[in-house]
Amino acid sequence: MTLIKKDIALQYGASVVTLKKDEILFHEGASAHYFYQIEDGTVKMVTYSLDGKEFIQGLFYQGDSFGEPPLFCDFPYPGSAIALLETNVLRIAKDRFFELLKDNFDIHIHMDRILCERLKYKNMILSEISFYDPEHRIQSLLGYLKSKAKQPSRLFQVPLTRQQLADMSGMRVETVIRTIKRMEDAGKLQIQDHKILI
Amino acid sequence: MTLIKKDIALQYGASVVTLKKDEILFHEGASAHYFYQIEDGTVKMVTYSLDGKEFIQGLFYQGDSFGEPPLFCDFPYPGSAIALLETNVLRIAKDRFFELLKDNFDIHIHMDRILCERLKYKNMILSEISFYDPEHRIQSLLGYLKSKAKQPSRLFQVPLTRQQLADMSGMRVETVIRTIKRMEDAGKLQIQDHKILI
DNA sequence: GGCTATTTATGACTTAGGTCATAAATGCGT
DNA sequence: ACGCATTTATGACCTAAGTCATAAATAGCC
Repeated sequence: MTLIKKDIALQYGASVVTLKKDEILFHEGASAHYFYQIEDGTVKMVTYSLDGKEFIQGLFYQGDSFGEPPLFCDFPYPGSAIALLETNVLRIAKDRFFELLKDNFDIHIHMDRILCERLKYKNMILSEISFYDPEHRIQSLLGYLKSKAKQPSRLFQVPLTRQQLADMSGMRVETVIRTIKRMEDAGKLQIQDHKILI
Repeated sequence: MTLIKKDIALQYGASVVTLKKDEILFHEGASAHYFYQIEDGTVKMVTYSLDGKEFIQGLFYQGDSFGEPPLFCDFPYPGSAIALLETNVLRIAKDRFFELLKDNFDIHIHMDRILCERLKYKNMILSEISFYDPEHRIQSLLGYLKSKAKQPSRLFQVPLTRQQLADMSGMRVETVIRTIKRMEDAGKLQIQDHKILI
């Protein structure tokens, strides 16, 4: 569910920013001035290695907020936010956002819930990466993605490329491709014209 | 700095629990009923793999709170909390803790800061594990540990075993031992009777 | 102070997954 | 409909780090 309803956001001076596909909203290392929430579209938060490899710290969809940590702490953005497609984000200036939290205990608690869900996700990925082989990692990641979908019971079509799955789970594309193939052979998932169904 | 001062905690019905060395405060999978903050001692939050390997999700020292996420969300503890030595923790019942947050906006914001620092730490570890080799990972982890120390400028003696460093960074003990040896040879750190100085 | 458990240390061996190269299939833009 | 970029796919090879074994040094405990 959406953290901040649009009418409330507007009371605190929110404005809408439109991002083109692949447009960067903020860079790793920049300092934070706004709270962001997605109206429609998709945003990825990524970090890059020294030699240009990408790690996807999170994917954010309609209604999701992101990039809050540097608002609370005095550190720069630990990752860059990039739109995966044309995306509209609601943005609220940092100080107005704090006012809003002060005035709305329920929203404040809801935001804590979001931060805590994110911590849980990272705990999961960390455990997976340090304990398990590619198949187990992919199984867990796909399971997580499916559980977040609106219809987790139905057959779920994974809306991510193998490269993105690799960048979320600390593996190389080739490994993801090969592993998913093997999982299909073993009947653990289906592939329909290259789309993963689970 | 301590999140909740003891007198305030007591106003909200806090009590002190004493843990013996190696005692388990709560198990992975259990449901959460209390907020915890360390009076003195050390607690590790760990997850275990199916074959018994350990991953240290976090280490908590005097003044640190831990185990909040399941209070906000409806999921069980994603890890177990275990005392590394005799430890006293302050505990506050879940509903009283929420009252406390509602009455104290500054504490509430401070807790957000703590959650966000924790997210940043996990982002760091995730990037390290998926991008870099053992030496880089250890360098970053030791750098982080040093930066958290009261005296980050002085020569810092790492208060962790190589096994613990391995369990925090997704490597095997032997790899950590060998890497640290090589780093000593290269002058990147010192070892004095097996203690790591940086 | 002596005994046991833990931690540090090192060598030999194995292997899973990364790297590199190459290509087919698909999708997107005009 | 055509062309270029991206994504999926597959094979060959390589190497870093895991595994296993063994032991010395240290710390914790009656």
